[in-house]
Amino acid sequence: MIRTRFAPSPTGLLHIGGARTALFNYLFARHHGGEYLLRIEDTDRERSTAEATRVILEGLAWLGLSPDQPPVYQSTREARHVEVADQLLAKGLAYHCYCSAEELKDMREQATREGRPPRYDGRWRDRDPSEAPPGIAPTIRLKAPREGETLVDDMVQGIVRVGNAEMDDMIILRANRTPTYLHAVVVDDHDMEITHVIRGDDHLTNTFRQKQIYDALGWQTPHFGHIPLIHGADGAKLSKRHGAVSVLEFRNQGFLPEALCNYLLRLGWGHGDAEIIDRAEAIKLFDIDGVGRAASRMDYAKLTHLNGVYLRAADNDRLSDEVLAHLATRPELVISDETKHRIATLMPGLKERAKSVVELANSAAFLALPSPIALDDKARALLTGEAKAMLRELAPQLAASDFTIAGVDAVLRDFAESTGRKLGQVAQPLRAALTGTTTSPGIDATLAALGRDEALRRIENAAT
RNA sequence: GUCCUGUUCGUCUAGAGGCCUAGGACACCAGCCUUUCACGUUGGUAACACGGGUUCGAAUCCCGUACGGGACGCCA
Repeated sequence: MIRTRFAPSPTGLLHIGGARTALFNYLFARHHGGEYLLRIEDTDRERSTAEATRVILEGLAWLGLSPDQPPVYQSTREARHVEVADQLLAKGLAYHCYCSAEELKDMREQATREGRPPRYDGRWRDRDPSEAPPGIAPTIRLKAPREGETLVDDMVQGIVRVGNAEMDDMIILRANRTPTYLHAVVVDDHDMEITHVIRGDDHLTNTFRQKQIYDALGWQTPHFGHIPLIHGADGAKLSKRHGAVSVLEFRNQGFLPEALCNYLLRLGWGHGDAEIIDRAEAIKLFDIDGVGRAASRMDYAKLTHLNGVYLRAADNDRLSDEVLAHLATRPELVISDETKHRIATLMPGLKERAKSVVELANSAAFLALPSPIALDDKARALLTGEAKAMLRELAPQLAASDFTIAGVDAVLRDFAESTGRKLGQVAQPLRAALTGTTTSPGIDATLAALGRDEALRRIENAAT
């Protein structure tokens, strides 16, 4: 059975690149009928925070990418990591290194100064343990092969190889007996029976080193797939200055999780001309061979477009709830059962013209405004003396309507025809009076949603 | 610096030697629709990084150049 995992470190936020990695792991597992797991890589106790872990879990849940099993916390597996490192030591495949951090730093600096690659020179590799200086806690380093080459057959990058002379003996256990990332990952992926490791290609060179650990242990390596990174709109590596780094920030900005997933899916992966791909379709179509090798840029315009597509297709009640949550934060609005009803009634028309939940909430806000409502500049310009006179003439006729969409529409058309006006000449001043703006859903639906009493009140306020 | 790696419209991509006078999507421009704004629809601008090969034929294969990206921690 195929098993994949997403393995973020809780030292920052769940950003968009991580979200896509999770998505690809999820889809790959689902497509092949396998399992998708989560491992929190919290071996760096200094920087790992409970808050970051919470954000990761919440972000994944929001995206619909929660793992099939409870998450594995890497920190709880430390005894096992130490055990494996000691095994390697006992077999002579690893050794104690007594270099201090300063010594290593000097070594690197000198190498860089002399134009050589900064690497550990292996000075403790073959020394006798009796030469160990007293009182110094050693690290454990892997005794890596010095000749030949290490080869990785990557599902995305193809066969990649590097000479073993390019790699130094990596530390697998720190002086304080905690495992390093490279070591812990190998042990955990093995123990969790991960068959396919899909991760960002910033890990590609790590893979060679991990391969050396697998080989030393005599373990079979999983299949690797290194997907290209996502860059900001400016082409540079994604960082905090690119704004919405956390996926939860996208939620705050009014993006729908299914839209974000669809967008992320198409970033670095394609399947013919397919663009609108929901979760079920994605599971059906996704496979690792459709993943490209070049880094891609974040494009908010396209994300926004996709969001509009999903917004229009979204359930009205769900959107009404989302809108209410946004409007609740605005003190000038009155949220009553009446306004909730208005929002629910107008939602079909509202969602037709919004591209984000925030935009949707803004366009629905007029429904929760207490009369008299304020008019924006364009609306005020529309309400000329003539327009006001027209509204006064129209009001009694509207009052007599049943205030259904069809009923209101009929009144408006009759009125326009009998007074020799075009529908637009009637609708626009009316819209200004009702909404305080110049845009809204169809004027008939707007009237019907507001209801007779409130509609007439707003018309009267605007016409006098 | 060393190693790994990438390069098709502004952006995301389709393209696995002839189907390519390079397709789709977003964005942009123009028209249509219209009760405003959206939606929709019609059309348009716009790309194979460059140079050499291989081949009857190359966006597709090979080599080089240029420009990017990533990695080189007792971080993950």
